[in-house]
Amino acid sequence: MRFTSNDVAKLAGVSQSTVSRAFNNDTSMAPETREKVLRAAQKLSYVPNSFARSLTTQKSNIVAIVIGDLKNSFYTESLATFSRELRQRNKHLLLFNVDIGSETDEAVRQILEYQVDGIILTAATASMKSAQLCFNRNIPVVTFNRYVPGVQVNSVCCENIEGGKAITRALIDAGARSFVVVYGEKEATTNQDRLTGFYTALEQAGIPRRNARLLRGSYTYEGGQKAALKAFSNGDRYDAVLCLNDVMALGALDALRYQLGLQVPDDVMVAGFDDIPEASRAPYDLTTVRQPIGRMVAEVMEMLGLGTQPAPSTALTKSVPGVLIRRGTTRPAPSKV
Amino acid sequence: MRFTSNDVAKLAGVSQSTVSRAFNNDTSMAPETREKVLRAAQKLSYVPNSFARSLTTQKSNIVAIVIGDLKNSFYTESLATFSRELRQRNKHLLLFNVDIGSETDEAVRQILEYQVDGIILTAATASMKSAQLCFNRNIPVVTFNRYVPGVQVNSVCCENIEGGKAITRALIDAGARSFVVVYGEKEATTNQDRLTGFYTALEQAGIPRRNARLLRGSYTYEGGQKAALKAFSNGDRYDAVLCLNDVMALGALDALRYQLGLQVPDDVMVAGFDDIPEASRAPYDLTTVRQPIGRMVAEVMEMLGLGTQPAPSTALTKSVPGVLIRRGTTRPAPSKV
DNA sequence: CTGAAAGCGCTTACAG
DNA sequence: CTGAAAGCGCTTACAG
Repeated sequence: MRFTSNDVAKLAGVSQSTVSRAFNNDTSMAPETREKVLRAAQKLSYVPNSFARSLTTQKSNIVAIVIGDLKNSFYTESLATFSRELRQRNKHLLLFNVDIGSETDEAVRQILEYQVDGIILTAATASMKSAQLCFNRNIPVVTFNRYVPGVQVNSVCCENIEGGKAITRALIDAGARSFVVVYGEKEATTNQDRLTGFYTALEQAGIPRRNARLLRGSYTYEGGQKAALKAFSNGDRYDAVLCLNDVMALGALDALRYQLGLQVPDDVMVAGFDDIPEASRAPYDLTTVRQPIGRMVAEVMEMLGLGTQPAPSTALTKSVPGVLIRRGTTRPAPSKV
Repeated sequence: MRFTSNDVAKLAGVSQSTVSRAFNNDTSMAPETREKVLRAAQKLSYVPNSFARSLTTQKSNIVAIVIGDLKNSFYTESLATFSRELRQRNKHLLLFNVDIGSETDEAVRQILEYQVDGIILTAATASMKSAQLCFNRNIPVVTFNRYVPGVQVNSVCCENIEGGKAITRALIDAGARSFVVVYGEKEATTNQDRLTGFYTALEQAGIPRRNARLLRGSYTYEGGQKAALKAFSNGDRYDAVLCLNDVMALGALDALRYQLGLQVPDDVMVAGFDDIPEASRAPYDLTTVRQPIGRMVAEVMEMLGLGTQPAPSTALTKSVPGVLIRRGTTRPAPSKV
């Protein structure tokens, strides 16, 4: 029912090694022999067994990716990009979609059973000891859109501090003096850095920290929605709502407009972070910071040794700059005198 | 750097077979021996090599999924659901995100190199001869949200004809007599069936087919947008725009409202198909047909032999009913006398 | 309850 | 240019 290289060898009248060579583009081979082998293989619908190959070659051509939230377009877009880049390099993609932190560790344990060529971690703030474990085994690991303080692991991020500063400055320039900041998870480095940027911009503008109210949005649409409702529904007003990612900003925007009846940007301005596809659509037209997924993914490929250079021997942290995108949810800054 | 069961055996002072048994929950084993082995394994951070295991056991615990459009929440939600269900069954997920039809065949060829326990095809209308090939090799294949006429392959779909009828009737009940239908791809069975439902409902209501204008939307947001613009921008008017999936309906809605300045549902009604998360959000509030992803995925699991029953021996086609969801983009039907 | 040994299907030096 | 053979790291009858 399923044929092996031995069957092909028999049919073609050659040795099994020759069949193997024919399928591995061995150059030192008579073209006629290869032809003969391939014809026989064709006849049997023979496909090489990748497990056997991986067992001998000690490599799998598999890259594993651990991803958290598939409801966030930032991650699905990243996933699509990873998939495309890996395919171009003839690597296969083993996907682990995990919910909570503890599942990440279990996922990594399972990944270790495959001789993967690399691991991309883009989920969970949780225990990264398993990431360290991979690193110790010389399996290239990259955390994407997050890093782990104190752990020697490759990571690729956007310049989140700078991005946080830039988006905050845009709000301040447009006149905002009081803020709601909807954050995702306190422990996420990305979250912390964007918040640092926010506070830095505040300070530089001489705005006291107490002018900012922090609310948790859990990185979800519903979280952003609830946070906005909580902040505004008792009659309190703020000049701007800064959400630390776009998905939460969509939720906040919808809540402010449709549940609270506020005008954006006239009554309140809103900004996000990521520039997911929804952000640029007419109903949202959200001011945000674009994370350059293409460049970030390219950096990951480099760190996995799948780029133009060999894999770096020591753990690296790479930040690529984000781009401020001004749209309709913030008022234009008054032209300076 | 990476230890094998032999290393563990040596350290624990047992045979390699015993190490294997300890990791496979062999019952006929002295608990103390197992303890000893596991301690040794722990010390070496030993993880079994799944390629070697798969080679001997002749099964991989891998299910491959070929997916087309990760920009469509219907598919990302399905993917998340598949991932969860497979994880519960200790199966791993090999992901192939393909763009065009021809890539599906290449993906399937690559999948065959893994002794996968099953293949889920949810991309491309293109040549399914490779699907047939898998089927011939006794690898369970299921096409999800599509079927292939004339080919003996398992498939799970929504009742698309019924769904198309239901959504059309809702539009007709609300007063629609002239239609724009934005379809995805002519060749997609799902598309054809929904269209059949549409025409059937039209006929039953005595509305001539020429009252419907068909435009292609390629299953994308931008496609829906362009189709709506094309239909309405020259001053032509229709009572309703039926998009054969939600993503196109979002694009059409945004175009009608923000680019053409039309009121929905007063000037024109809009309906979709799928009930993706965006459909129920305030800016859209889209009337649609819900595809019950949970049930559909459960059916796929059954067909892969990962459910409660053994895998069916003959190719099956299963349709689960959709649910009409009336929301704000259609006018309420006048109460019947 | 445990060990010795065969075998899964490949790749790759090593000869020739 | 091709073949014989070892070996990758497991599982699993088969003995004992």
